[in-house]
Amino acid sequence: MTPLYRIAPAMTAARISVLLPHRLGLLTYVADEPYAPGDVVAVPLGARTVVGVVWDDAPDATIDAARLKPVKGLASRIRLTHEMRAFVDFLARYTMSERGAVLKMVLRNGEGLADPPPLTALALTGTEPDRWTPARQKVRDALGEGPLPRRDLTARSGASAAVITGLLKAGILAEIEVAPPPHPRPVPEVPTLSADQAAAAAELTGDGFKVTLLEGVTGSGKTEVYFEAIAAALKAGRQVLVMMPEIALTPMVTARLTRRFGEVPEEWHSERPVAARVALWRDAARGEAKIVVGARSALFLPFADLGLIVVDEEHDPSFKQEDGVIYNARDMAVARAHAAGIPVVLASATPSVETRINVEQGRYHRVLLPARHSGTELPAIGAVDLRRAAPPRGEWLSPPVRRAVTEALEAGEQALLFLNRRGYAPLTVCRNCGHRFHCPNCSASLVDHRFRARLVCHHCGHDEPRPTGCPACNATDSLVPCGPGVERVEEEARTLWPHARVEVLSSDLSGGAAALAEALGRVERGERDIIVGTQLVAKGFTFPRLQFVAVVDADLGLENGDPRAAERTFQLLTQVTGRAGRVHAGGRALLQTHAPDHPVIRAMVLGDGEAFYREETEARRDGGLPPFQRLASVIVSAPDRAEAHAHAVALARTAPMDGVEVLGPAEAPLAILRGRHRFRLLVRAPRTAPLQSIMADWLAKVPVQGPLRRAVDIDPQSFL
DNA sequence: AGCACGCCGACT
DNA sequence: GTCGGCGTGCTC
Repeated sequence: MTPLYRIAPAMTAARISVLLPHRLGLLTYVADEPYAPGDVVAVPLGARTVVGVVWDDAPDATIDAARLKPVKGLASRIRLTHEMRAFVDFLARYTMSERGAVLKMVLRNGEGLADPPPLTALALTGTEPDRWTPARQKVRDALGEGPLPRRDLTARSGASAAVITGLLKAGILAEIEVAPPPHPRPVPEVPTLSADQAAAAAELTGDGFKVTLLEGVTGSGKTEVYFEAIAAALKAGRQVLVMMPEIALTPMVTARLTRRFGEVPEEWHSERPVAARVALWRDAARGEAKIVVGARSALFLPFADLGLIVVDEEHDPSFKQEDGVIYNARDMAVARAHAAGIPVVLASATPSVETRINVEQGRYHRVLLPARHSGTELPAIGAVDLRRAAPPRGEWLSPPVRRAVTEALEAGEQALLFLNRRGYAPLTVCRNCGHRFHCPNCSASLVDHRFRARLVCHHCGHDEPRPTGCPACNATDSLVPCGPGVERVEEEARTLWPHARVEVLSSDLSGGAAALAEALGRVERGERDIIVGTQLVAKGFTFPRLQFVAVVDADLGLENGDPRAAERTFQLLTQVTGRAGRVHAGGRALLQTHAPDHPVIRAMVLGDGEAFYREETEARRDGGLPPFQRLASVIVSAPDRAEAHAHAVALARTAPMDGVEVLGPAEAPLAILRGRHRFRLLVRAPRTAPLQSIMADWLAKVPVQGPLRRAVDIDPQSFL
């Protein structure tokens, strides 16, 4: 970026604090001009010049003046608001990470700090050419109504780029700077809200900070309701951030927002090209991007005047960032709204237990949308006891599910076979010697991806060709796939219903996002009869002809014993069964299970979500689990197992007492990840304990050195 | 984060 | 004899 250095006159040099966007954090500089917190400045660092942000901290007066270097100058017209700085400070303190590391996330795509390139257009200068060739005439005619940007001129005149370059060179055309075109006038689609919805919408906004859980079953019209809150913020001239758990869901919300507000919202996620992200970053900072739909990293955009945050599917586990600075984007959205003094809406059909308890304890408001807006009923859900109605050996669909699919197909409806497992089989075993295929870097089985003919680790991405013989005993034809993945269910579906058109919807579909969008399109247009899908299909999509959903393994996820597993499974099952009968009445679902008496399965079959939340709340209270008590985990990792273990044990020995419990160390849920051995300590503290400062004191007593690494996870997702 | 300095293996 | 691997250390 080009720095806009100010030439500083010589005067008394004051000390200022500058936060640098990396682990170095806060450094002290001298400035001979007044700078204010939030100013983006260029400063010398060693031999280099780097960009930092003037921060609110009082500068360090103890450093020898001779060591201090002067600020080089202002690096951008953009400033970070007080709200943004408070949020960075809060997030760093809360997650126990360096403020510099958090600022780095804010300044990702900070190329947008530079002034935008000026918009230019081509105009006739009045100079006459020797000859108006036909191509030149077309250019002249296209410019009849005034200057045009080069792209538009090429398109409208139909003349080649060479002609235009030639005219420029000859001085017949000139490049002039123009003002950006006015924003298109929004042509909003008048919403038709029910009385319930209108009343609900009125409760979401208000003066200042306010957290509202917007709860309603699939199809109850949550989106329309929070759109009203968005309308209110836009009317006040402020910006709005809508957070989605997954990139795959953004196009749908974007399309609906466009229809409702007549203006295409900006999309922020990692798959957008860098140039688009840089432009959006700048537009957010300049207050020009009015609606931004984004994944969790959108939380770090430097909005000039944020007026509302919406977190859709607030219960979704993908809001948790597990790498680098570990944070839960839903909770940090609440923190950002607090820093900015604005409302935040948490929307879900199946809220997280934490959020429900926050409502019960009066910290959050709740707005409940009771009915399906379209008037159709929720699907009828039944359980298939696999102990009584087992599928044939080596197959996965039980007789009742097969009958239901056949009936759906005969009625011209779509059927969904849901299994939250990618690939063909989760485990491959040699029948001869018992050899199992494990990832060399992680403690996980390699998943057979038959379509690609590879064995893949779902944790680190390691993949290897699928061998024909056993590498351990050299037996041939001895490798047996164990358990089902979507590819295997697909195979079974094609055999059972050879005339049905089958589509697999999985996040690892080859061909990426474009291929996935095409596949979704085929399903939505009714060009497919059977859908075999993972988690991906559970969210957001409406397939008009889908009437029957089978959950191939409803117990998957309940098995690992984590106290949060029941909640996760309840949410996932509710969402995926909710795909049936969204448009036409008569939706139905079957859950294949070995434990039909499990509280989650019972709650599903009886349609009694409230009972589930009651039981789960009590279990959390009794178990001293969040949000009744606070949890944090410390993961110690090293390439050498003994070294990691020794450090974890040393930490446990120095554990603080004052009301704080330290459990472990135990091997982390994934004992080896990317070649590092991991041990985990779990810290539990009363709600009121200053968890972060207690932990900081504790961790400081056991320094890390060498290849050993330590990561702190406040509010971990897994309680194990 | 960069970029320096610094101490041990395979090559022009 | 050098080129170069990345471990440790420093930057206001």
